Amino acid sequence: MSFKKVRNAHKTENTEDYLELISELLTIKGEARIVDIANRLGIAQATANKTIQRLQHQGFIKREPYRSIFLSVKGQKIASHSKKRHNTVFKFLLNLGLDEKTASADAEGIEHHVSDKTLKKMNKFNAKKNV
Amino acid sequence: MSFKKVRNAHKTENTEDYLELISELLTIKGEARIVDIANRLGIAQATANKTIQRLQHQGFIKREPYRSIFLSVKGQKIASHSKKRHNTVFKFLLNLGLDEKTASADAEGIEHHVSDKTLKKMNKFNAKKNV
DNA sequence: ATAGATTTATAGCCATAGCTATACTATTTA
DNA sequence: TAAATAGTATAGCTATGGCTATAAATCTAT
Repeated sequence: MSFKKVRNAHKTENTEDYLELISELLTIKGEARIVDIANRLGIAQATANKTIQRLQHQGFIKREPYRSIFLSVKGQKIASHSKKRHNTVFKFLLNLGLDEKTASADAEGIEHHVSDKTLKKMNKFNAKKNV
Repeated sequence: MSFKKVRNAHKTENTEDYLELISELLTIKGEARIVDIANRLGIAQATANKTIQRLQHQGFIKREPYRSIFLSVKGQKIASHSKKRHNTVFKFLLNLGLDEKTASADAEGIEHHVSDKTLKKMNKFNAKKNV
């Protein structure tokens, strides 16, 4: 049943979004704070904090109380993989003829459900279109 | 924030899967029973029952205790829309060059995150490829 | 018609993700 | 430096979706 795969994807989806975002904040700002994460995700700060706690317990991130959040090696791997995948899907949608806004919005949802095989096909398509 | 859209999609995702499946069971078997739904989705019967209760309260389905499940008009609309969308995404992935199995599995996850604009582009692509 | 099998419903548990309200810590600024 | 502001943590609530175990209803077949 492919439904199981989808459910499984959902579990990791939120994790991937957080890790990708933290990585981005670390790059841009040098630190990743709860407030920024909450703002960027459009959720309450308490919710972000709770999820960050889970990610910490699961070994994806490192942090000291009241300090910036950092990625563990494990977390970094996932973040960079997610980032690549996101880029592929985003470019693919652009190459399909969509505007940036739509491509960006749809990529956000689609990226977590794209298998490696499909990702390869998207990359091929992108290569042809040469973007 | 597009993340909000994604979260919103998640809420309706499970609903759409159920309604689409019920519609399919009604067509094929003439009735949709909890056991069949649970089997097809790969979940416990009690879980299926609970979700069906929610769908009932939300007015998507109709049923009498211990009897088959039927779709309300509201439910039928969603089911048929979902079915169409699913087909488009599935065909699109086939046209991209993927095998049936992968196309089917990925479509299951992707379909819920495809906007109308993207759906149109996929349909165009399908029309060109003529499948 | 009733016993046994199947199906459906319910109870009670867990995890996740969302919220508000409030408490606590750190930083900034007057 | 002390007060105000900003940021973080915690408590307690909701809803969803997953599970197992068990009870209740329906079907089936003897």
